[in-house]
Amino acid sequence: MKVSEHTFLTDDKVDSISQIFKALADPTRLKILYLLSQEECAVNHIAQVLDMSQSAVSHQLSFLRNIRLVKKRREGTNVFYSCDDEHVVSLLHQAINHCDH
Amino acid sequence: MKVSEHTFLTDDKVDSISQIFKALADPTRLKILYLLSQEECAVNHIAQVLDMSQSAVSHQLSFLRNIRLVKKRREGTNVFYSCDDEHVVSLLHQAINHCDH
DNA sequence: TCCTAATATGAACATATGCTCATATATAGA
DNA sequence: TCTATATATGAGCATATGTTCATATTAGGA
Repeated sequence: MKVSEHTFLTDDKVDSISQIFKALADPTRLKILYLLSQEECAVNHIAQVLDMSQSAVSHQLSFLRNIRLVKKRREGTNVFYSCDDEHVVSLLHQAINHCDH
Repeated sequence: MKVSEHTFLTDDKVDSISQIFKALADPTRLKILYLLSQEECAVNHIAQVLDMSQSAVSHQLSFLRNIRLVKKRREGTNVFYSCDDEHVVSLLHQAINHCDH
């Protein structure tokens, strides 16, 4: 195939796609997203379930919210996070199925 | 949901899933995999098309081959690489479609 | 065998990443 | 308003990552 005949991805597209995969590439974020795909969770609950510090969880949630993979909802002093991108959840579940087979 | 009621992923599963996503998380590897999803390519060809050094391409191909996302086939002095995991190619194409919409 | 082309690889380096620690902010209740 | 609880955030640090540079390896042709 000649160079001129290739289908290319624009740099912008490559960046946004790799950003999505980067979010899923870290074991901690993977666990958080998998947890949030099952239920809406408060920050401390995530920290307890995943045996992580509150700070580390908060930082990662902030990361995930910046790229709009999760959203938050405040209720009193608690902040509940949940998945905000069903397509990415679908990618995650497919990858899990892939590893199961 | 109580901690005891969650569905958990084993550490091994988390690691192998995040490994797949890590492969797709770097713009360079993303471009390489996308290119290889279109056609089998020799190393130098990839380097020219993506405007990268031969060494950088070779290192990334080595990375991708270690986790069995690509395979190689020698023909004289050329080594042709191609995708070796259709499921991961599918994940990539889905992510591309996601970004298109 | 000698030379050239294609590819592979180890070391070094600069940057990115994810965590901890300390502290700030926000909300509810007394 | 004062305190306690939950969450957010900035700085610093150790590790991981991706590239370059130099060089090794492999295969074909003269």
